[in-house]
Amino acid sequence: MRSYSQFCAVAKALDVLGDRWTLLIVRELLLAGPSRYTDLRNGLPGIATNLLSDRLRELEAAGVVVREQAPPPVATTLFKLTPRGEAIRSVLHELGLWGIPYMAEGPAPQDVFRGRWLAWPAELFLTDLEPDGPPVSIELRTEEEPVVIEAAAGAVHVRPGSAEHPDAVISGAPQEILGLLSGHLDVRRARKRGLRIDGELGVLDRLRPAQPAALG
Amino acid sequence: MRSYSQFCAVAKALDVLGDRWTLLIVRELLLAGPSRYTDLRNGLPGIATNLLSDRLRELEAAGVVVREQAPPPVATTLFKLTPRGEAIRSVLHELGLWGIPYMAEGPAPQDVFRGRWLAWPAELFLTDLEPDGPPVSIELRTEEEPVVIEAAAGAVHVRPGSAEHPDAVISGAPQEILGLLSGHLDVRRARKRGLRIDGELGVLDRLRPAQPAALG
DNA sequence: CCGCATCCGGGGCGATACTG
DNA sequence: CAGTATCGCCCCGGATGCGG
Repeated sequence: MRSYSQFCAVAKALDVLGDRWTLLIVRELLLAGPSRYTDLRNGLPGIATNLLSDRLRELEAAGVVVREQAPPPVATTLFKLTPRGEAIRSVLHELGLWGIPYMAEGPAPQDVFRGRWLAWPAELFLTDLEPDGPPVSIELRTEEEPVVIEAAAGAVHVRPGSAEHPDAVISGAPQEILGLLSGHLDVRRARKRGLRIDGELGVLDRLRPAQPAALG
Repeated sequence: MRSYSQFCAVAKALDVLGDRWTLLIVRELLLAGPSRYTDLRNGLPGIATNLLSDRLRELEAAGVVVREQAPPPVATTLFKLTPRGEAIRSVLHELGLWGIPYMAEGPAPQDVFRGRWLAWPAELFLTDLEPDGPPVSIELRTEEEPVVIEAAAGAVHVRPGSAEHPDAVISGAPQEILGLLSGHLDVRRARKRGLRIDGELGVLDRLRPAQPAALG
Protein backbone atom coordinates (compact mmCIF):
# COMPACT_ATOMS: atom_id res chain seq x y z
CA MET A 1 0.00 0.00 0.00
CA ARG A 2 1.10 3.47 -0.73
CA SER A 3 2.09 5.14 2.54
CA TYR A 4 0.02 7.99 3.90
CA SER A 5 3.30 9.63 4.94
CA GLN A 6 1.77 11.10 8.06
CA PHE A 7 3.64 11.01 11.36
CA CYS A 8 0.59 9.70 13.20
CA ALA A 9 0.09 6.36 14.91
CA VAL A 10 -3.22 5.65 13.21
CA ALA A 11 -1.82 6.44 9.77
CA LYS A 12 1.22 4.24 10.42
CA ALA A 13 -1.02 1.37 11.48
CA LEU A 14 -3.09 1.77 8.34
CA ASP A 15 0.06 1.82 6.23
CA VAL A 16 0.50 -1.80 7.34
CA LEU A 17 -3.08 -3.00 7.79
CA GLY A 18 -5.12 -0.71 5.57
CA ASP A 19 -4.95 -2.67 2.34
CA ARG A 20 -7.99 -4.51 1.12
CA TRP A 21 -8.31 -8.03 2.61
CA THR A 22 -5.40 -7.54 5.01
CA LEU A 23 -7.42 -7.30 8.23
CA LEU A 24 -9.65 -10.17 7.15
CA ILE A 25 -6.59 -12.36 6.73
CA VAL A 26 -5.58 -11.47 10.27
CA ARG A 27 -9.12 -12.31 11.38
CA GLU A 28 -8.79 -15.80 9.93
CA LEU A 29 -5.43 -16.37 11.57
CA LEU A 30 -6.79 -15.20 14.92
CA LEU A 31 -9.85 -17.43 14.69
CA ALA A 32 -8.27 -20.52 13.24
CA GLY A 33 -4.69 -20.35 14.50
CA PRO A 34 -1.80 -21.40 12.26
CA SER A 35 -3.30 -22.18 8.88
CA ARG A 36 -2.38 -23.53 5.52
CA TYR A 37 -2.74 -21.42 2.41
CA THR A 38 -5.72 -23.43 1.24
CA ASP A 39 -7.49 -23.15 4.58
CA LEU A 40 -7.02 -19.39 4.51
CA ARG A 41 -8.53 -19.30 1.05
CA ASN A 42 -11.52 -21.24 2.25
CA GLY A 43 -11.99 -18.86 5.16
CA LEU A 44 -11.78 -15.84 2.87
CA PRO A 45 -14.41 -16.48 0.20
CA GLY A 46 -14.06 -14.00 -2.61
CA ILE A 47 -10.33 -13.32 -2.33
CA ALA A 48 -8.21 -13.69 -5.45
CA THR A 49 -5.41 -16.15 -4.97
CA ASN A 50 -2.73 -13.71 -6.08
CA LEU A 51 -3.96 -11.18 -3.55
CA LEU A 52 -3.77 -13.70 -0.73
CA SER A 53 -0.26 -14.50 -1.78
CA ASP A 54 0.69 -10.82 -1.98
CA ARG A 55 -0.84 -9.95 1.38
CA LEU A 56 0.82 -12.84 3.16
CA ARG A 57 4.17 -11.71 1.86
CA GLU A 58 3.53 -8.12 2.92
CA LEU A 59 2.38 -9.21 6.36
CA GLU A 60 5.47 -11.34 6.68
CA ALA A 61 7.68 -8.38 5.74
CA ALA A 62 5.85 -6.27 8.32
CA GLY A 63 6.52 -8.79 11.08
CA VAL A 64 2.87 -9.68 11.53
CA VAL A 65 2.97 -13.18 10.07
CA VAL A 66 5.61 -15.89 9.96
CA ARG A 67 5.57 -18.94 7.78
CA GLU A 68 6.87 -22.17 9.16
CA GLN A 69 7.25 -25.70 7.88
CA ALA A 70 4.88 -28.15 9.51
CA PRO A 71 6.66 -31.31 10.66
CA PRO A 72 6.17 -34.52 8.68
CA PRO A 73 3.96 -36.24 7.73
CA VAL A 74 2.02 -33.03 7.02
CA ALA A 75 5.02 -31.30 5.50
CA THR A 76 3.22 -28.18 4.38
CA THR A 77 3.81 -24.52 5.10
CA LEU A 78 1.81 -22.96 7.90
CA PHE A 79 1.11 -19.27 8.31
CA LYS A 80 0.88 -18.04 11.87
CA LEU A 81 0.71 -14.72 13.63
CA THR A 82 3.68 -13.28 15.47
CA PRO A 83 3.09 -11.65 18.87
CA ARG A 84 2.87 -8.39 16.96
CA GLY A 85 0.11 -9.94 14.87
CA GLU A 86 -1.70 -11.27 17.93
CA ALA A 87 -1.78 -7.71 19.21
CA ILE A 88 -4.18 -6.82 16.40
CA ARG A 89 -6.88 -8.84 18.17
CA SER A 90 -8.14 -5.88 20.17
CA VAL A 91 -8.44 -3.80 17.00
CA LEU A 92 -10.60 -6.46 15.38
CA HIS A 93 -12.67 -6.83 18.53
CA GLU A 94 -13.55 -3.15 18.46
CA LEU A 95 -14.15 -3.24 14.74
CA GLY A 96 -16.40 -6.26 15.12
CA LEU A 97 -18.36 -4.66 17.92
CA TRP A 98 -18.92 -1.65 15.73
CA GLY A 99 -20.02 -3.83 12.83
CA ILE A 100 -22.48 -6.02 14.70
CA PRO A 101 -25.50 -3.76 14.07
CA TYR A 102 -25.16 -4.52 10.37
CA MET A 103 -25.87 -8.18 11.09
CA ALA A 104 -29.19 -7.60 12.83
CA GLU A 105 -31.09 -7.58 9.54
CA GLY A 106 -29.66 -10.91 8.53
CA PRO A 107 -27.34 -11.69 5.64
CA ALA A 108 -27.61 -10.04 2.25
CA PRO A 109 -28.59 -12.42 -0.56
CA GLN A 110 -25.05 -12.89 -1.84
CA ASP A 111 -23.48 -13.05 1.63
CA VAL A 112 -21.41 -16.09 2.40
CA PHE A 113 -20.89 -17.44 5.89
CA ARG A 114 -18.46 -19.54 7.88
CA GLY A 115 -19.37 -21.04 11.21
CA ARG A 116 -16.26 -19.82 12.97
CA TRP A 117 -17.27 -16.21 12.35
CA LEU A 118 -19.73 -16.74 15.22
CA ALA A 119 -16.85 -17.15 17.63
CA TRP A 120 -16.22 -13.49 18.37
CA PRO A 121 -19.80 -12.37 18.80
CA ALA A 122 -20.31 -15.35 21.09
CA GLU A 123 -17.28 -14.54 23.22
CA LEU A 124 -18.20 -10.88 23.33
CA PHE A 125 -21.80 -11.46 24.33
CA LEU A 126 -21.55 -14.34 26.74
CA THR A 127 -20.28 -14.47 30.30
CA ASP A 128 -20.30 -17.32 32.77
CA LEU A 129 -22.87 -16.26 35.33
CA GLU A 130 -22.15 -19.31 37.52
CA PRO A 131 -18.39 -19.50 37.91
CA ASP A 132 -18.72 -22.26 40.52
CA GLY A 133 -20.87 -24.51 38.37
CA PRO A 134 -19.62 -27.55 36.45
CA PRO A 135 -18.10 -27.03 33.00
CA VAL A 136 -20.65 -26.87 30.21
CA SER A 137 -20.44 -26.93 26.45
CA ILE A 138 -22.83 -25.86 23.73
CA GLU A 139 -22.43 -26.78 20.12
CA LEU A 140 -23.54 -24.37 17.42
CA ARG A 141 -24.43 -25.94 14.09
CA THR A 142 -25.00 -23.92 10.97
CA GLU A 143 -24.82 -25.21 7.42
CA GLU A 144 -21.12 -24.65 7.77
CA GLU A 145 -18.62 -26.06 10.22
CA PRO A 146 -19.74 -26.33 13.86
CA VAL A 147 -18.25 -24.36 16.74
CA VAL A 148 -18.24 -25.14 20.44
CA ILE A 149 -18.86 -22.74 23.30
CA GLU A 150 -17.15 -23.94 26.45
CA ALA A 151 -17.71 -22.34 29.83
CA ALA A 152 -15.79 -23.30 32.93
CA ALA A 153 -14.69 -21.48 36.06
CA GLY A 154 -16.11 -18.17 34.95
CA ALA A 155 -14.47 -18.11 31.53
CA VAL A 156 -16.15 -18.55 28.16
CA HIS A 157 -14.21 -19.77 25.15
CA VAL A 158 -15.29 -20.53 21.63
CA ARG A 159 -13.44 -22.75 19.19
CA PRO A 160 -14.16 -24.35 15.84
CA GLY A 161 -15.02 -28.03 16.10
CA SER A 162 -17.46 -30.34 17.86
CA ALA A 163 -18.05 -31.21 21.51
CA GLU A 164 -17.87 -34.76 22.82
CA HIS A 165 -20.96 -34.56 25.00
CA PRO A 166 -22.54 -31.16 24.50
CA ASP A 167 -25.05 -30.03 27.11
CA ALA A 168 -27.02 -28.36 24.37
CA VAL A 169 -26.98 -28.19 20.59
CA ILE A 170 -28.28 -25.19 18.68
CA SER A 171 -28.89 -25.58 14.97
CA GLY A 172 -30.13 -23.03 12.49
CA ALA A 173 -29.38 -19.87 10.61
CA PRO A 174 -26.52 -17.72 11.90
CA GLN A 175 -28.54 -14.55 12.49
CA GLU A 176 -31.04 -16.45 14.66
CA ILE A 177 -28.17 -17.88 16.67
CA LEU A 178 -26.77 -14.39 17.05
CA GLY A 179 -30.15 -13.10 18.14
CA LEU A 180 -30.41 -15.81 20.75
CA LEU A 181 -26.89 -15.30 22.09
CA SER A 182 -27.21 -11.54 22.24
CA GLY A 183 -30.48 -11.76 24.12
CA HIS A 184 -32.64 -10.23 21.40
CA LEU A 185 -34.49 -13.48 20.87
CA ASP A 186 -35.84 -15.69 23.63
CA VAL A 187 -35.98 -19.44 23.20
CA ARG A 188 -39.65 -19.45 22.24
CA ARG A 189 -39.31 -16.87 19.52
CA ALA A 190 -36.06 -18.33 18.28
CA ARG A 191 -37.73 -21.71 17.83
CA LYS A 192 -40.60 -20.07 16.05
CA ARG A 193 -38.10 -18.68 13.58
CA GLY A 194 -36.77 -22.11 12.84
CA LEU A 195 -33.96 -22.50 15.35
CA ARG A 196 -33.53 -26.00 16.78
CA ILE A 197 -32.44 -26.11 20.40
CA ASP A 198 -31.82 -29.57 21.86
CA GLY A 199 -30.54 -30.70 25.20
CA GLU A 200 -30.32 -28.85 28.47
CA LEU A 201 -31.92 -25.44 28.08
CA GLY A 202 -30.66 -24.30 31.49
CA VAL A 203 -27.11 -23.87 30.30
CA LEU A 204 -28.26 -20.99 28.13
CA ASP A 205 -29.41 -19.03 31.16
CA ARG A 206 -26.00 -19.53 32.67
CA LEU A 207 -24.32 -17.77 29.77
CA ARG A 208 -26.72 -15.35 28.18
CA PRO A 209 -26.83 -11.68 29.13
CA ALA A 210 -29.70 -10.63 31.36
CA GLN A 211 -30.63 -7.89 28.94
CA PRO A 212 -30.03 -7.65 25.22
CA ALA A 213 -26.59 -6.44 24.27
CA ALA A 214 -26.50 -3.12 22.50
CA LEU A 215 -26.73 -3.79 18.80
CA GLY A 216 -27.46 -0.34 17.50
CA MET B 1 -16.05 0.10 -1.71
CA ARG B 2 -16.97 -3.20 -3.16
CA SER B 3 -18.56 -5.28 -0.41
CA TYR B 4 -16.80 -8.32 0.95
CA SER B 5 -20.19 -10.03 1.01
CA GLN B 6 -19.33 -11.96 4.14
CA PHE B 7 -21.84 -12.32 6.96
CA CYS B 8 -19.27 -11.33 9.57
CA ALA B 9 -19.20 -8.27 11.80
CA VAL B 10 -15.61 -7.37 10.94
CA ALA B 11 -16.26 -7.64 7.22
CA LYS B 12 -19.40 -5.52 7.52
CA ALA B 13 -17.48 -2.85 9.42
CA LEU B 14 -14.79 -2.84 6.76
CA ASP B 15 -17.44 -2.53 4.05
CA VAL B 16 -18.14 0.90 5.55
CA LEU B 17 -14.75 1.97 6.92
CA GLY B 18 -12.25 -0.02 4.89
CA ASP B 19 -11.77 2.35 1.99
CA ARG B 20 -8.57 4.31 1.70
CA TRP B 21 -8.62 7.58 3.70
CA THR B 22 -11.96 6.81 5.34
CA LEU B 23 -10.65 6.10 8.84
CA LEU B 24 -8.29 9.06 8.69
CA ILE B 25 -11.24 11.34 7.94
CA VAL B 26 -12.96 9.96 11.02
CA ARG B 27 -9.74 10.59 12.97
CA GLU B 28 -9.80 14.25 12.00
CA LEU B 29 -13.45 14.64 12.95
CA LEU B 30 -12.80 12.96 16.30
CA LEU B 31 -9.79 15.15 17.03
CA ALA B 32 -11.06 18.46 15.76
CA GLY B 33 -14.83 18.15 16.19
CA PRO B 34 -17.20 19.57 13.58
CA SER B 35 -15.04 20.79 10.73
CA ARG B 36 -15.24 22.65 7.49
CA TYR B 37 -14.21 20.99 4.25
CA THR B 38 -11.06 23.07 4.05
CA ASP B 39 -10.04 22.27 7.61
CA LEU B 40 -10.44 18.60 6.87
CA ARG B 41 -8.24 18.96 3.83
CA ASN B 42 -5.59 20.68 5.91
CA GLY B 43 -5.72 17.89 8.49
CA LEU B 44 -5.40 15.25 5.80
CA PRO B 45 -2.28 16.21 3.86
CA GLY B 46 -2.01 14.16 0.72
CA ILE B 47 -5.68 13.50 0.11
CA ALA B 48 -7.10 14.34 -3.29
CA THR B 49 -9.99 16.75 -3.06
CA ASN B 50 -12.33 14.55 -5.07
CA LEU B 51 -11.61 11.66 -2.72
CA LEU B 52 -12.42 13.75 0.32
CA SER B 53 -15.64 14.77 -1.33
CA ASP B 54 -16.51 11.17 -2.24
CA ARG B 55 -15.70 9.80 1.19
CA LEU B 56 -17.74 12.43 2.98
CA ARG B 57 -20.70 11.55 0.82
CA GLU B 58 -20.26 7.84 1.51
CA LEU B 59 -19.86 8.42 5.24
CA GLU B 60 -22.99 10.53 5.20
CA ALA B 61 -24.91 7.78 3.40
CA ALA B 62 -23.63 5.28 5.99
CA GLY B 63 -24.90 7.40 8.87
CA VAL B 64 -21.43 8.14 10.22
CA VAL B 65 -21.27 11.83 9.28
CA VAL B 66 -23.88 14.55 8.99
CA ARG B 67 -23.40 17.89 7.31
CA GLU B 68 -25.04 20.89 8.88
CA GLN B 69 -25.20 24.55 8.06
CA ALA B 70 -23.28 26.70 10.52
CA PRO B 71 -25.31 29.69 11.73
CA PRO B 72 -24.49 33.15 10.36
CA PRO B 73 -22.21 34.97 10.17
CA VAL B 74 -20.09 31.89 9.43
CA ALA B 75 -22.66 30.43 7.07
CA THR B 76 -20.60 27.48 5.93
CA THR B 77 -21.25 23.75 5.94
CA LEU B 78 -19.83 21.80 8.82
CA PHE B 79 -19.18 18.08 8.84
CA LYS B 80 -19.69 16.33 12.17
CA LEU B 81 -19.85 12.80 13.42
CA THR B 82 -23.12 11.15 14.37
CA PRO B 83 -23.23 9.03 17.56
CA ARG B 84 -22.57 6.10 15.29
CA GLY B 85 -19.47 7.88 14.06
CA GLU B 86 -18.35 8.75 17.58
CA ALA B 87 -18.50 5.03 18.34
CA ILE B 88 -15.54 4.52 16.01
CA ARG B 89 -13.29 6.22 18.57
CA SER B 90 -12.45 2.97 20.35
CA VAL B 91 -11.47 1.37 17.06
CA LEU B 92 -9.04 4.20 16.32
CA HIS B 93 -7.68 4.08 19.86
CA GLU B 94 -6.76 0.44 19.44
CA LEU B 95 -5.40 1.05 15.98
CA GLY B 96 -3.31 3.96 17.27
CA LEU B 97 -1.95 1.94 20.16
CA TRP B 98 -0.91 -0.74 17.72
CA GLY B 99 0.74 1.82 15.45
CA ILE B 100 2.73 3.68 18.10
CA PRO B 101 5.84 1.49 17.78
CA TYR B 102 6.26 2.77 14.25
CA MET B 103 6.77 6.25 15.61
CA ALA B 104 9.65 5.39 17.89
CA GLU B 105 12.22 5.81 15.13
CA GLY B 106 10.98 9.28 14.30
CA PRO B 107 9.30 10.49 11.14
CA ALA B 108 10.28 9.34 7.68
CA PRO B 109 11.81 12.05 5.50
CA GLN B 110 8.60 12.77 3.60
CA ASP B 111 6.34 12.47 6.64
CA VAL B 112 4.13 15.42 7.39
CA PHE B 113 2.86 16.25 10.85
CA ARG B 114 0.02 18.09 12.55
CA GLY B 115 0.21 19.07 16.19
CA ARG B 116 -3.18 17.65 17.06
CA TRP B 117 -2.01 14.16 16.17
CA LEU B 118 -0.21 14.23 19.52
CA ALA B 119 -3.54 14.36 21.33
CA TRP B 120 -4.25 10.63 21.39
CA PRO B 121 -0.83 9.40 22.39
CA ALA B 122 -0.82 12.02 25.13
CA GLU B 123 -4.22 10.95 26.46
CA LEU B 124 -3.29 7.30 26.22
CA PHE B 125 0.03 7.68 28.02
CA LEU B 126 -0.76 10.17 30.72
CA THR B 127 -2.71 9.80 33.94
CA ASP B 128 -3.22 12.25 36.74
CA LEU B 129 -1.20 10.78 39.59
CA GLU B 130 -2.40 13.49 42.00
CA PRO B 131 -6.16 13.66 41.64
CA ASP B 132 -6.43 16.00 44.62
CA GLY B 133 -3.92 18.52 43.30
CA PRO B 134 -4.81 21.82 41.64
CA PRO B 135 -5.59 21.84 37.91
CA VAL B 136 -2.52 22.06 35.71
CA SER B 137 -1.97 22.69 32.03
CA ILE B 138 0.95 21.98 29.73
CA GLU B 139 1.28 23.43 26.27
CA LEU B 140 2.97 21.41 23.55
CA ARG B 141 4.47 23.43 20.72
CA THR B 142 5.72 21.89 17.53
CA GLU B 143 6.24 23.67 14.25
CA GLU B 144 2.57 23.11 13.76
CA GLU B 145 -0.42 24.19 15.81
CA PRO B 146 -0.07 23.93 19.61
CA VAL B 147 -2.08 21.57 21.82
CA VAL B 148 -2.85 21.81 25.50
CA ILE B 149 -2.79 19.03 28.06
CA GLU B 150 -5.12 19.77 30.93
CA ALA B 151 -5.26 17.69 34.10
CA ALA B 152 -7.78 18.20 36.85
CA ALA B 153 -9.47 15.94 39.38
CA GLY B 154 -7.79 12.82 38.11
CA ALA B 155 -8.70 13.30 34.45
CA VAL B 156 -6.36 14.21 31.61
CA HIS B 157 -7.67 15.87 28.47
CA VAL B 158 -5.90 17.13 25.40
CA ARG B 159 -7.26 19.69 22.97
CA PRO B 160 -5.89 21.74 20.09
CA GLY B 161 -5.18 25.33 21.08
CA SER B 162 -3.19 27.34 23.59
CA ALA B 163 -3.34 27.65 27.36
CA GLU B 164 -3.86 30.98 29.11
CA HIS B 165 -1.26 30.44 31.82
CA PRO B 166 0.41 27.10 31.17
CA ASP B 167 2.36 25.59 34.05
CA ALA B 168 4.87 24.31 31.54
CA VAL B 169 5.62 24.68 27.86
CA ILE B 170 7.33 21.96 25.86
CA SER B 171 8.68 22.88 22.44
CA GLY B 172 10.43 20.71 19.94
CA ALA B 173 10.13 17.86 17.51
CA PRO B 174 7.11 15.59 17.86
CA GLN B 175 9.01 12.34 18.39
CA GLU B 176 10.99 13.87 21.25
CA ILE B 177 7.74 15.04 22.84
CA LEU B 178 6.35 11.53 22.41
CA GLY B 179 9.45 10.06 23.97
CA LEU B 180 9.14 12.37 26.94
CA LEU B 181 5.44 11.72 27.45
CA SER B 182 5.77 7.96 27.12
CA GLY B 183 8.58 7.86 29.64
CA HIS B 184 11.26 6.71 27.22
CA LEU B 185 13.15 9.98 27.55
CA ASP B 186 13.86 11.74 30.82
CA VAL B 187 14.05 15.51 30.97
CA ARG B 188 17.82 15.62 30.81
CA ARG B 189 18.09 13.44 27.71
CA ALA B 190 15.13 15.13 26.06
CA ARG B 191 16.82 18.50 26.46
CA LYS B 192 20.02 17.08 25.08
CA ARG B 193 18.09 16.11 21.99
CA GLY B 194 16.87 19.63 21.47
CA LEU B 195 13.61 19.72 23.41
CA ARG B 196 12.84 22.96 25.22
CA ILE B 197 11.04 22.57 28.52
CA ASP B 198 10.07 25.77 30.27
CA GLY B 199 8.12 26.44 33.44
CA GLU B 200 7.28 24.13 36.27
CA LEU B 201 8.97 20.79 35.73
CA GLY B 202 7.06 19.19 38.61
CA VAL B 203 3.83 19.00 36.67
CA LEU B 204 5.45 16.46 34.39
CA ASP B 205 5.99 14.05 37.27
CA ARG B 206 2.36 14.38 38.12
CA LEU B 207 1.32 13.08 34.71
CA ARG B 208 4.02 10.87 33.31
CA PRO B 209 4.02 7.10 33.72
CA ALA B 210 6.41 5.74 36.30
CA GLN B 211 7.86 3.36 33.74
CA PRO B 212 8.02 3.67 29.98
CA ALA B 213 4.85 2.66 28.20
CA ALA B 214 5.15 -0.36 25.98
CA LEU B 215 6.19 0.85 22.57
CA GLY B 216 7.26 -2.39 20.94
C1' DC C 1 -3.61 -31.20 -4.18
C1' DC C 2 -0.81 -27.15 -2.52
C1' DG C 3 1.17 -22.75 -3.16
C1' DC C 4 1.74 -19.81 -5.75
C1' DA C 5 2.99 -16.78 -10.72
C1' DT C 6 1.18 -14.63 -14.77
C1' DC C 7 -1.94 -12.18 -17.62
C1' DC C 8 -5.64 -9.02 -18.51
C1' DG C 9 -9.83 -5.92 -18.02
C1' DG C 10 -12.01 -2.44 -15.04
C1' DG C 11 -12.21 0.68 -11.54
C1' DG C 12 -10.44 2.99 -7.45
C1' DC C 13 -7.06 6.28 -6.56
C1' DG C 14 -3.79 10.39 -7.20
C1' DA C 15 -2.68 14.84 -9.21
C1' DT C 16 -4.05 18.86 -11.33
C1' DA C 17 -7.17 22.11 -13.37
C1' DC C 18 -11.21 24.51 -13.06
C1' DT C 19 -15.73 26.66 -11.27
C1' DG C 20 -19.91 28.79 -8.64
C1' DC D 1 -14.67 28.16 0.32
C1' DA D 2 -16.41 23.89 -1.31
C1' DG D 3 -16.38 21.32 -4.16
C1' DT D 4 -16.60 19.18 -9.74
C1' DA D 5 -14.07 17.51 -13.93
C1' DT D 6 -10.64 15.08 -16.18
C1' DC D 7 -7.05 11.97 -17.04
C1' DG D 8 -3.37 8.38 -16.19
C1' DC D 9 -1.95 4.74 -13.48
C1' DC D 10 -1.85 1.14 -10.61
C1' DC D 11 -4.43 -1.79 -7.53
C1' DC D 12 -7.75 -5.18 -7.53
C1' DG D 13 -10.63 -9.12 -9.30
C1' DG D 14 -10.99 -13.23 -12.03
C1' DA D 15 -9.10 -16.76 -14.79
C1' DT D 16 -5.57 -19.72 -16.02
C1' DG D 17 -1.11 -22.08 -15.82
C1' DC D 18 2.46 -24.65 -13.42
C1' DG D 19 6.15 -26.62 -10.60
C1' DG D 20 6.62 -29.49 -6.28
